[in-house]
Amino acid sequence: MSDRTSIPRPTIKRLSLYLREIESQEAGGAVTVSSRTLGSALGITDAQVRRDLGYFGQFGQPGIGYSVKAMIPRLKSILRIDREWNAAVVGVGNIGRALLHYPRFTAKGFNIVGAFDVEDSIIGTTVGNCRVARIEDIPRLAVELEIEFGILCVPKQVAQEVADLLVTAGVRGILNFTPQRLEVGPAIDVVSVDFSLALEQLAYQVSEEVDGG
Amino acid sequence: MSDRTSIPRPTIKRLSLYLREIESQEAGGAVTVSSRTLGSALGITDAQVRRDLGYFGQFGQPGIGYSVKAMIPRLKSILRIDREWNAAVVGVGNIGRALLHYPRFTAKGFNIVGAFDVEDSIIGTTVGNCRVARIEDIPRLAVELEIEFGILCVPKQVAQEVADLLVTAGVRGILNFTPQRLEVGPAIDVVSVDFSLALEQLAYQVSEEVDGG
DNA sequence: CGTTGTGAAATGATTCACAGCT
DNA sequence: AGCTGTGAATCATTTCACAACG
Repeated sequence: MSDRTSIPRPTIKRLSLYLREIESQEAGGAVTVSSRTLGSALGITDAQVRRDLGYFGQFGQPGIGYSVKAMIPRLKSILRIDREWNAAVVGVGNIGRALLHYPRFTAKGFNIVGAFDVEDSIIGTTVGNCRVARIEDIPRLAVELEIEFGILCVPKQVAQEVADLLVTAGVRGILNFTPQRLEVGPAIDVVSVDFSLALEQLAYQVSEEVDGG
Repeated sequence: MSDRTSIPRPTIKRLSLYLREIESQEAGGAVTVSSRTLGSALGITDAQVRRDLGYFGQFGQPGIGYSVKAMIPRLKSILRIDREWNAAVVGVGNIGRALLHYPRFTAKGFNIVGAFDVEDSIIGTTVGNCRVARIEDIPRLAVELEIEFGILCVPKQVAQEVADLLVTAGVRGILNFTPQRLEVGPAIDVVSVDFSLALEQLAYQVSEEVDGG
């Protein structure tokens, strides 16, 4: 069944992309996809696609390709998105507010079940589907609402402190939109999204070709 | 001077983090930093830090470390952020709006000089520092405002089309907040920020440790 | 034919380990 | 003693190349 070798991190990222692309092909009426078509839609070699899928057993039929209908649930199961996850947004500033309205989260099975802030003027208001609660209520509501992920959108200065609160409240993962590196225990996972970093990468890449790095 | 070997992509990412950390240490009064202190602040080995910096020549003093004062401009120069860059937000929905208010961009020398949308109800309003213009005005205003980057926050369905417009208008890079893979010419760079992908990675990582992926 | 699955080779990135400088 | 800079070794990831299958 599943191998003992560990899965490369980049493979997991691509798996999400494969799922997305296959779903889009399904909408277009495709019944099978080949590693070639999948790869070229994503700018990846066919060998890479086969290798990635190969980590999880046999999916395809030689001469035919991969069955769209079989692949979708299989990929969802691998990625653990064959279920719903509950998340809460912490920090209802510009970014938190945007995420509370981001339709793609719910569409993918990530339910935003809570919102938290410290500002009295914001607490009690409704943003998206959520009534904003006090940050101090995280411990109580995390249990009550079964919050599994915290989506951290607070100012950098308090990021670690609020992360600690989330960890104590029992969340299993943090999606970190702050530029602060978070120290959390080994049982907690953090994935960071860093806007400034992304822009800086772009500035570097753009310059690279011009003046030949 | 600069080597002939090409720089690993991950190194460039870390360089941004080094700069950030050194600036924060400078604010705390530090005069030198060692690869050890820099690394441990970022969860990186000291050897990794030295290797990364080594790609760009000699920075440090054996026995002492790296001079904070010398490093900051040096890193900025490598990353090409020793100048300002002009960018425009395209798509003033939830995310575009949040980015138009994101203070960290301007603080880092990325000036948001334009905003574009298709909605009549939004066009002409002011968001952040920008008056929202029509998307059709991109070609004209891109030149006039010297827009170098497009920050793409439109719906996935029109992402490629709007990206084409930006490319034609002469931007050099696109920061892509849509989940659409963009096909652009070889002279244009794209860096993507994908919220759903990040959440999916988190779901996988969180599950991994529990049921021993 | 076209396509998968996978050893083996190649490439890329990180860590080790230590000479040499302060 | 403390620290950098860097060959050499290790580890990780991708690509090659082809047997086996539909």
